Amino acid sequence: MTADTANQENASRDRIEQTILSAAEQVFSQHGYRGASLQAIADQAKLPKANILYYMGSKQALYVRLLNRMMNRWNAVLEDITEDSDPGQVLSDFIRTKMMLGQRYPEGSKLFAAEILAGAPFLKEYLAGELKEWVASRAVIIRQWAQLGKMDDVDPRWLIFLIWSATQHYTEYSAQVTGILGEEALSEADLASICQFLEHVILKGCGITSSNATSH
Amino acid sequence: MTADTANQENASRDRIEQTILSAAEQVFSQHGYRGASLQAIADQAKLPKANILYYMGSKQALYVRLLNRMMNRWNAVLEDITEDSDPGQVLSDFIRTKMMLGQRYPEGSKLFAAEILAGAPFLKEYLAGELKEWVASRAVIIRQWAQLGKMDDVDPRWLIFLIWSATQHYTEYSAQVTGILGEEALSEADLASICQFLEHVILKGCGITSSNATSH
DNA sequence: AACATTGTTGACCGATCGGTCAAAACAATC
DNA sequence: GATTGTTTTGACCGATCGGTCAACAATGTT
Repeated sequence: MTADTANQENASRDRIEQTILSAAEQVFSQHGYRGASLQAIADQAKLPKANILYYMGSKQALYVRLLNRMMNRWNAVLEDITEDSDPGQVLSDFIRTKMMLGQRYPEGSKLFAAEILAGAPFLKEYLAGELKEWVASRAVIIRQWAQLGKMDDVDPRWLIFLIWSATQHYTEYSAQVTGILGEEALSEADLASICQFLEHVILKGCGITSSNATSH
Repeated sequence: MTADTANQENASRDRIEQTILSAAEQVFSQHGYRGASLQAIADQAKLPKANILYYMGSKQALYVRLLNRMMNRWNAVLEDITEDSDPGQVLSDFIRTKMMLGQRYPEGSKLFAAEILAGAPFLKEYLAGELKEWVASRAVIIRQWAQLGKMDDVDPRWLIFLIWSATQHYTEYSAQVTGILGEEALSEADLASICQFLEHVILKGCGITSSNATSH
């Protein structure tokens, strides 16, 4: 096997795996782990069921792989902030980035939501470990901002949860949102309007005077 | 059959039905419609599977009945407001009531969330009908408040969605929240703190000067 | 006591579940 | 062209799915 053919084969394998992962993400996100069937995933991927198992090993392995892929996409948010950062700028970015991630990976976001709804059987460790530390470390910095008079002295944990929930709502509850708005899907104008609203309310609500809010 | 025995029989029937509904709510809320099995519900209710079907007819009928029961619990919120109402008082009540409902009916709330995640196959009509009209009518009044200078001119729809998402988060994502906080469940102190935070940020963020915020 | 109604439940149905396997198809090396 | 390794896939496995049914208790009603 030459390096060339090896690359070709790996590329082919990757393409098929991506097809399967994409199909599985759709099915799992709609019906959760228990409610999803390998047959439904196979139909979505337009492959025989046995082929799914050949590439992914088992239903559980496929599911865990999807969860990990989604977790990796969420890194690098609020990562490089310090007590010197501008809260308005940082929170503004946070809101826009979270909103963008939800729109970019709607199925992945719903998959995560379904996992949490089920009691997070596969993510308990991650939540109580990595993510807990991440929140705690961000909270320390936000508290420093408050002590420096940059913003109101609100509980940073509730603030983080607020931004998470407010942004995720538009992907995970998209069926409700579009039903109420009477639209097929959220338009670009809607999204811009929502971002602006959330920035306005949350920044102002935290006592942050946005000096240069529109500097993107 | 005397009126007395009729009552007794109906009471017995009701007790069993409530047992089944409660068990089903737990199972459906964790695993969604597809992922829930009648056997799991029967085990939870400590009844033979055939008995579940005797009382409920079918899996779908049981599920729809649970959804309707949950919808009814959500009525009477923001129902009797006018342009003369005090936005601070109304939104404050809205936040507290929503938060309380989520804590009172956690399984029902998760059931609703799972239904929306699946694309709202059983609630599409309700969302695009009743609920859409409800939101639209509330939006009119909130816009009037803004025109009267009682609050900032924010999009009422986004405001309603914000309060929905922020409050529901603590029941539907309870696995994530408790995992991050490192607690078994949210304490009363946590809940009070969260309510206070949400009131502070949302009211202030909407430009509402809470004159008499603590008059409950 | 005889009868009718309602409640209970194990046994069973065809369909589908996640997963295995072997035979065939395919590709690469000698 | 024989050999070796990798994909592909229909057939199949025991278990479980939602749902039916008949036999049987329990409970009025007369």
